[in-house]
Amino acid sequence: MLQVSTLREQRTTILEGLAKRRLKDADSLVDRAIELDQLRRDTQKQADDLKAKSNTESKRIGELMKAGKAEEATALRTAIAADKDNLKELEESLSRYEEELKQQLYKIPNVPAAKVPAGGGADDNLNVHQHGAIPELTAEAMPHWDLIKKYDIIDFDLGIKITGAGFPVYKGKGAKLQRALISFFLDEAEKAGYREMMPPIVVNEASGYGTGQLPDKEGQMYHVTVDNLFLIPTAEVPITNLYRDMILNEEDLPVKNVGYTPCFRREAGSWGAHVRGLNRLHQFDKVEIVQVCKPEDSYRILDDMCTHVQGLLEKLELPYRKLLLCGGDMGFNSAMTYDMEVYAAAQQRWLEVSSVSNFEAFQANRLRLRYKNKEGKTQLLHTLNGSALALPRIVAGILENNQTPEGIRVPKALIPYTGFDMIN
RNA sequence: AGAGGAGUGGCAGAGCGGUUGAAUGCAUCGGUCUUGAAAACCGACAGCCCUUUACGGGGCUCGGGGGUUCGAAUCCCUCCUCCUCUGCCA
Repeated sequence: MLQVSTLREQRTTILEGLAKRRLKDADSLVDRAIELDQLRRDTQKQADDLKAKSNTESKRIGELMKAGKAEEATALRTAIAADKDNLKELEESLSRYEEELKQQLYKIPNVPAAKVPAGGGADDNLNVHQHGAIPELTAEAMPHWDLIKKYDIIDFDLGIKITGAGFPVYKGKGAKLQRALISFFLDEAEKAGYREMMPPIVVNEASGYGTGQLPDKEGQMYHVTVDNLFLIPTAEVPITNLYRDMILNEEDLPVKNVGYTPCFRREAGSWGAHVRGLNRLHQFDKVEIVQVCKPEDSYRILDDMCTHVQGLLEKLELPYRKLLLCGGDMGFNSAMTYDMEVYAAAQQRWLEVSSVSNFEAFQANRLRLRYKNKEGKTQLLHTLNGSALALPRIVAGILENNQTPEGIRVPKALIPYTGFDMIN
């Protein structure tokens, strides 16, 4: 969430930024927050003054009691009683304003960075980089949902039987391929200086709020109601929340973490023909990179993270393009996002395999994640994350692009991990 | 899951209704002394909110929330977490 102080001090700049998201009613959203903040401050001032008065008088009563002047103490005690009701009222409206302000701030998305193009949807994204040749497939080429049956490596029907749609069972070389990709991604991240973390895959409510899945995207997460826990939609949630409520030392920055977790998404209402097979699942595997850094470093680090992800795609010999998302296509929390898309030659479609984002201080503000700068002042940090990478669509790309009459060719970089060079 | 015990500043650890936002020790930072270092000595050292051009002033926070009281770290309720014993289990 944005800081109210920023809203107050840079109202115009923020509104100009939000306009790039094609956000309706941005000015009334922002102005209401500023108004609530003003009410909050006025009320707090009044409450504080009244408390200061009552504190002084209470101390005075203590002194009188010590001095044995019981009568004077009793008189003063009676005099205070009237203020109590006032104070109670003030405190009630203060907490009401605080709550309303928080709710209001939850509704305002992050402000897109200067470089982010304006736009309402995918058509306005900028293709900033493209790499690798689009494979020419023969007429017999199949989309991955047929290939997985042909080679019996991923089974949707078995998944339906034991769980439901969107929970595939990986079999034999299909299972091994998953493991190989996970290990490959983790090893590459480690080489790039990331520290591996293996977090819980269910989180509490506070974590959901910390990274912004709650209260907004509640319906997207599986909810374990008896214990009020949530299955994570991405490792971003547990790994970023590791740093909730922390004041880090400057020498510990930047924090670079990588983690593999399964991810769970309900994807309510978002199914259709274009999400066949591995294109969209309820459970999938992903390796995520997360960084926490000083504000002045975050855009350089965003580029570093993209370079890392692009390196992975190149090692896997997958043709990809890199998009700079426009305001309207970016996530709620992000200030700038690059998407990486792999070309799946049989579907003849680009599939999003990674999303790398700089959240600036938007998450850190909710998380109260700060550091002490050289002047000794505590300051919000910046958080970033990116998929490096999500497995299913990578698998779709490999299967479709590398199909040959003899079988599916495993990319060279992966063979040490799979132990085989062909799926047949 | 049941019974008992405990949660205080970066750490350790006092306080158990009245100038205590918190003694003391350690750690850290700055200074004096020293050729330098150590020791010794002096000083600083929680976060958040409001207010002030600034100096400063006020408020809140002793695991979270609520209550009693003129006044709560201290009493009561509730939740969370940790420890010990019993149970269960990979």
